Amino acid sequence: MVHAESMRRRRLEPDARREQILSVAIRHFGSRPYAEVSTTDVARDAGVARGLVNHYFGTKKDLYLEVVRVMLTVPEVALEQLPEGDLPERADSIVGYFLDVVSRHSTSWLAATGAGGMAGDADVKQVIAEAVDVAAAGVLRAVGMGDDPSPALRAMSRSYVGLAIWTAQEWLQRGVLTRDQVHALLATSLLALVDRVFPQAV
Amino acid sequence: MVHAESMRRRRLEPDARREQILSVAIRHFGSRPYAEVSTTDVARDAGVARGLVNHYFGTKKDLYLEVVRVMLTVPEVALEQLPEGDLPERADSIVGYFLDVVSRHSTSWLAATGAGGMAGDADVKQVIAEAVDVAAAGVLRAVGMGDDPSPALRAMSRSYVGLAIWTAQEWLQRGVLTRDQVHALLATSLLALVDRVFPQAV
DNA sequence: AGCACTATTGGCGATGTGTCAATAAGCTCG
DNA sequence: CGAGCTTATTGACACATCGCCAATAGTGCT
Repeated sequence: MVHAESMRRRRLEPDARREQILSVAIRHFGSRPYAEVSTTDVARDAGVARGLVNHYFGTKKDLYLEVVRVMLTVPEVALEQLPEGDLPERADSIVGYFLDVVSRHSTSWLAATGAGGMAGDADVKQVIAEAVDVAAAGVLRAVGMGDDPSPALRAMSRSYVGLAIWTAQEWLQRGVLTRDQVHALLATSLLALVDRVFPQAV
Repeated sequence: MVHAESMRRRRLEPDARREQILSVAIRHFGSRPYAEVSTTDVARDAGVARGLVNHYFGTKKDLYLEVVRVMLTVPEVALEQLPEGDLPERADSIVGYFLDVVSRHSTSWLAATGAGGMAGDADVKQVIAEAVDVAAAGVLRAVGMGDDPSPALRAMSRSYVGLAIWTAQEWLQRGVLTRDQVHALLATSLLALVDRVFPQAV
């Protein structure tokens, strides 16, 4: 008997209930792919009727979008304090910061980018794209090119973020690269881009 | 009346029928995400009972895997003739070759690498990973490091392939970068990696 | 023409999803 | 403290899709 006390209905504040269901959904979507998670699973684990999930989140995909949004929003906090120093130092520290965050929340981050790194659905793509945009802007600021960047420059920065995501996945999932190797790869790539490619797209 | 002649059943060789259904499936999965394609759609467009699709391909996901496999296999042909010249020249030509292939089959290639909305499925990942491995090996050969590469080196090469895929998607889907800019980004990135990062992982 | 082989069909059962009227939990007010 | 009201929550209905399998009917062969 899993839910001894919930034999009887319990009425929660909408915000509380919503957040509770969301946390359960995060756990489920974080541990297996979208198609293998049913709203029934989420509802059961939340001790709630399935209809309530739809009531709070609309469709299943909407719930999933909310989950991905949360998973991707965690890392992007506190990118604010930019370190001082010359370019190589700043590149180093932003890469280090990225790897820290990513390895700390590795499971959820992998789920979000893995499900999203290859998104097929338009809405999912949109959510990922927004997170990538934020990260790309952060990179440009970190390397001192963040003042009114051209569309082309932002696009190139997004490409670099793609490299970072891809490499971090490679690192965390396959485990053949060491952290130092990953760090070196990302840092020198960034420096090369800033030196020789970004200037072409002022 | 769409299928005037197929009002009556027609019996085909298993291979022919299989390929016909597969081509229809490619068209469908190439134009919209996985979840929005039903086996009923495919069967109807192929002028065939839905059960036959399962008979030839098993489950819907199996059919999808077959489709992705085909889409990804197209580009990887004819990577054989490696150009002569010094390193920058060879890097240039492999990048150019990649962009040629990718832009020629842009729609199907985008669908395949975008992975059609199958969020994080293990089997789909596997298929993509194999294609990436092949491409990564090609890159290493092109830059003259293809003889018995270490696991770490292959991992780094996969990272570069990730950058290439990501950047090509950025190029083809958003259209803010020019081909020359993409080419420059990928070529100089590759050179930087070969110069300063790959040597660390002999 | 009749027969055998098998490609092909059509429907059954199971699973999942979105919706909506009905229900009851918990607060407020007399 | 009980009645009533608000609304969080339920349960079931309708619909779509999928995998499966026995029945059916092309098609070549004797």
